[in-house]
Amino acid sequence: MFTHIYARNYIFDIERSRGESMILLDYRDKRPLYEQMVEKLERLIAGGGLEPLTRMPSVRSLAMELSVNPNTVQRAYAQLEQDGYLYTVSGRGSFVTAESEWKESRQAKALEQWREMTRQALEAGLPEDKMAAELHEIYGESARHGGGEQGV
Amino acid sequence: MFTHIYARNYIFDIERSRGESMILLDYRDKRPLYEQMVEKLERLIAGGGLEPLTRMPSVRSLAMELSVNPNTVQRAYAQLEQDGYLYTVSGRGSFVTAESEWKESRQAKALEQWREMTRQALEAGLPEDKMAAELHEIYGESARHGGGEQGV
DNA sequence: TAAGTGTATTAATCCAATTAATACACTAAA
DNA sequence: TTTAGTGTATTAATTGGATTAATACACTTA
Repeated sequence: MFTHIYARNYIFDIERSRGESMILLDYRDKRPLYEQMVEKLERLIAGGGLEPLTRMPSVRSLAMELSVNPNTVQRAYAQLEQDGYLYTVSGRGSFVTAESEWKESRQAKALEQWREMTRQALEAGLPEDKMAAELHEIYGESARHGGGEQGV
Repeated sequence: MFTHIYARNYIFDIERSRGESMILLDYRDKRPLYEQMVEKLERLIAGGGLEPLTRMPSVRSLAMELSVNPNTVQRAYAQLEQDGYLYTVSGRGSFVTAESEWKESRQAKALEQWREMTRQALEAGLPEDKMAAELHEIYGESARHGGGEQGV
């Protein structure tokens, strides 16, 4: 019934047998470990590096690989689930969600933060026409540098 | 030469003699004291509550009034100076700057943060036309509610 | 010189965030 | 039913940055 899931998970076993890992932590980085993990895994998923429905390594195995406490991995996974990148089935594992799942919540979050900044710009007295020009500038720039792509 | 400054400072002496203070700190507020002070003083200045060139109370006197350490006031003043709301002359005091001074730096800061959020919106895949509509929405809303004002 | 001003340096304090330890609960398969 | 895997909850330990305080220094004016 779930054989395809286990089959997909096989890639992790291969990687691990080679001594490689999905992600690497940087101990010189000041940020907390779980935050680094979230960032790297988000990039991996949003960048298409992991197929939807792929099973993630278990919290214990990834913790072992990275030499951190399982709770640290758990925390990262919880955050990723919160952001819509993963879903979890207790006793079975955590799985990558389809793009449509996380894309929407990512955009909603980005939009809300953007709105807040825009209100502040308004309060600071920045005029609408200037902001419109800035907007077009930023979007236009990306279009010139090989635009059309989206995501990280 | 600087008599007008001392004259203006007189208002603080009057307030203090009445047992009042420019600002009040809230000890239930979780934020640090200096941050509260910065916020309240920013509002006061940006809202026109203090004339340009007005001399602020000395770090020691305001510290005494608010029952905090002088360094705490000093830190708030330093931040306000950083943000362009005050300027300081060693041995003489801290003074409120003209609106033109802080308005510019406030706008520059707001714009930079806004740009960053806009780039993130772009990365998340939000389309330009939607953002343009949102922008107009936010600006239009303020215009409908007695627009034209600016600043806090 | 004295009394006011801001500033720099250093230390004490504290507390929130992070990580770890441990036990619990669910799932699937032998 | 048992075992070995999974995620989860709770509680405690740690620690490091932020905040505040203590103190001494430096500038300005009268």
